[in-house]
Amino acid sequence: MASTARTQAAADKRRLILDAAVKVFARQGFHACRVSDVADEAGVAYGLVYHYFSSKDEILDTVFLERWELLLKLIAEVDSGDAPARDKLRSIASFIIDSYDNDPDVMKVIIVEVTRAANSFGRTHLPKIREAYQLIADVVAKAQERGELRADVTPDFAALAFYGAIEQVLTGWIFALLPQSPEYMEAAKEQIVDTICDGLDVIGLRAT
Amino acid sequence: MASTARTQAAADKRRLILDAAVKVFARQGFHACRVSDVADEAGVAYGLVYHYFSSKDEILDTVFLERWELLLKLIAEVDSGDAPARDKLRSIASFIIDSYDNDPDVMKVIIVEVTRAANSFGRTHLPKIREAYQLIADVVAKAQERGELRADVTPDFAALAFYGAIEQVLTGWIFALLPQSPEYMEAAKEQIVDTICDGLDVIGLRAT
Amino acid sequence: MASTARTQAAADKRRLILDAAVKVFARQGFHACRVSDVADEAGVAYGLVYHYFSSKDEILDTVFLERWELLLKLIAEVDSGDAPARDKLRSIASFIIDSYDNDPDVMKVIIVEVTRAANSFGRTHLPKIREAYQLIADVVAKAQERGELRADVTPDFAALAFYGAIEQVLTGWIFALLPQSPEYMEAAKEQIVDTICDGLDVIGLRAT
Amino acid sequence: MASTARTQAAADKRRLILDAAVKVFARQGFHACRVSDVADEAGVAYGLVYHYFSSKDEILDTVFLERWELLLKLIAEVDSGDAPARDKLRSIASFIIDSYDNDPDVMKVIIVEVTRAANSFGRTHLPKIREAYQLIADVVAKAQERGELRADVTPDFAALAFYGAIEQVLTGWIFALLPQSPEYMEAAKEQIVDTICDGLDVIGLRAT
DNA sequence: TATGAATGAGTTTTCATTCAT
DNA sequence: AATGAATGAAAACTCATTCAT
Repeated sequence: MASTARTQAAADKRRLILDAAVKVFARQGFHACRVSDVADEAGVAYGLVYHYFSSKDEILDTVFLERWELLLKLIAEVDSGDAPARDKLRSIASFIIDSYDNDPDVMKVIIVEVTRAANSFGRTHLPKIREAYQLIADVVAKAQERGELRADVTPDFAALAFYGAIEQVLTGWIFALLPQSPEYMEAAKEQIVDTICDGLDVIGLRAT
Repeated sequence: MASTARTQAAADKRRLILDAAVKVFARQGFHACRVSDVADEAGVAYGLVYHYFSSKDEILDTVFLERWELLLKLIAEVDSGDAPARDKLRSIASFIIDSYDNDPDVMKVIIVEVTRAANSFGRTHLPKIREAYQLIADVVAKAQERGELRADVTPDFAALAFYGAIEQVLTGWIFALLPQSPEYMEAAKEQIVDTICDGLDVIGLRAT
Repeated sequence: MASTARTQAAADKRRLILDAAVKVFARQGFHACRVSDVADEAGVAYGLVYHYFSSKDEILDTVFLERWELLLKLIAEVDSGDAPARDKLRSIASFIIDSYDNDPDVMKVIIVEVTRAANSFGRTHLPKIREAYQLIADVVAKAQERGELRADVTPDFAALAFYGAIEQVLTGWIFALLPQSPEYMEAAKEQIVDTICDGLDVIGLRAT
Repeated sequence: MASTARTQAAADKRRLILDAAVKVFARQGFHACRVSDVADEAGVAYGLVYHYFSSKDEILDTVFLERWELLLKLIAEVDSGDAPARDKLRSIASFIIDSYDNDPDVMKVIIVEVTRAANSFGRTHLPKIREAYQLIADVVAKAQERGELRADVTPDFAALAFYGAIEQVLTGWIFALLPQSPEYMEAAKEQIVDTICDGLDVIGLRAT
């Protein structure tokens, strides 16, 4: 009991630091902030940060991996289902956009400091990032086999374009280049899927 | 004459440093390299770098702005023409992809260290980056007015998706996630325009 | 009884930590190890170390003083006896070398971290170290008075040379500069006494 | 010319820092002083120390090696000569004691922070230290072959005892355990050689 | 123009020690 | 007695930038 309580308290403190780090990383950027900023935000001494994490890098690694694993799991689940490709892609886009909606800071940190930081954490976590692309490519490949999607675009390319579109929209929100009303965010899910699946061309519309 | 020659020599030296900086920034990343690395690559003393540039930041600013102005000019020219939207977008995609083909390092630096570095140079140059989005949005808006493109996607969103797709493909090459053969690079231009205009959906194909 | 038992248990724990400290100090060096390394070696939480010792320094102080008192006592006893100077010196050398033989780690720690650490613990314990020199000098002085040893070397110098030779041999073993077989270690006792008393010179031999 | 002058100035500054480091290391001990203490003593900015040395450790390495190479050279020269063993050993003892006389700080640093620091620099420089022992052992071995010195003590042991005696005397001075008058220092050279060669025993005297 | 010596602010990390439980 | 979470002082090292030559 005591041990459990202690363990729980420790886990809570770790989470407290992690949450503070996300806030600070999102606000100031990973490089522009000091470990003491994170500690201050969490209201603890900065030595405690090193009690729970071995380095500043490890904090960001943890933030990224924790959330990215959820994403990978979600995509894998979606992929294994029988839904039409559009629905599958919409589920993935929804998950990511809802993640941003619920906790914009985490997604901002992940995108800005990891998946788009090609010379630092992006390189470190490239294998994990690649996994996501691969899983999305699987969704596309299966749909192509079933004749649901055009087969003249490689699944790899399609996955890149699809995930890229999502990340781009999130970036648009992060930079306030796009409106962030709940309606717009909801519509964006559909628009991304539409853009990727149907394109902008009126010919696509005409065909319907 | 002597003055012109001297000026020319100075310009050459400046260019020498700029080119060296691009190489080093691309190889090591802006933050991971030192001013002396740039000087070494250029074969000059690092004090000289400060004769031509006021700071390390200014070197990257220069690299970015020089090339970005060309891009803005190209898009503006394309926009002012009468070509069909697809051709206009293809011209823009071609210009960027050819830029990468001719000098991958510059584009890598611009994308990785500026346009995707939301917490550092991306923030500084946001207005300039926005200009490009705006110009592309103009292309889309005009095409929508003329009925060439679906009107149910906002021009802003379309511009974001289009430029995002291009950047994503370049990132794919930078990370070796996509093949970089001349044929693939050529095909990519078309595929980006297709994906954005027609989408992946077979309905689009059927309609043709 | 209960109190005694408790006291005994406490003394045992203290000894456990002390022994662990000796091992760790010998292996990693005093400065290169952390208090937690000592605790780990002892199999206790590092907070407990502070229950028995007021500081990391005090652990080393204790290790040193415990053993050094034994040495001082031994030398005083030897000094108070009537044996010939050679026998007295041999007893002292034997005691130290046997100490090393029985527990090399303690002697290594004492020599490396205290008696030869002129800028840290050597300075702190200089008075205690001096006592040993003084007692040895007494042995020499008495022997000189009785005509057993040459009087043209000051007792202080002789004591320094004698103890220095012993420490040097121990250092030779610690660094594996000298062989450590039981025979060699036994012979070393005699050789130290011989070297100091008779010297290397063949004239000394001739005289025998 | 300009280049030579600049090089010379740089060498002077480096020497300035080196001399300051010796002073500070001798006064406070290597571990107890900060790099800024060295810079302050030299009257230069903190960063300049790192312009000339890659680390605090490298400063001490340089101090040690510079002087130790002189010692090795001297012993090698002495060894190659034809003088009697006593004269050779006296030359070596003289060189070291004169070194201390001329610049006590350097020798203090070398002995306290390197040759007797078994767990840090002593370990790093063990090969170099061993070289000195080996060269002295050569002197002894040759003398034993020529019948000048007793052959029942191994050259290795004799070298250890001889160098150990010198270091012990220097330590005696460093700690003010022995008088440091010029006469005493001069006499010490002879006494060390005497003690090692003739020993303390009166039998040795009688034999003369 | 060109050099590289000189400056010093800034940050991560370590770890002895304290203390609540 | 025992635990280990919490604290924060301390110090090495980096590197952009300045400046004398």
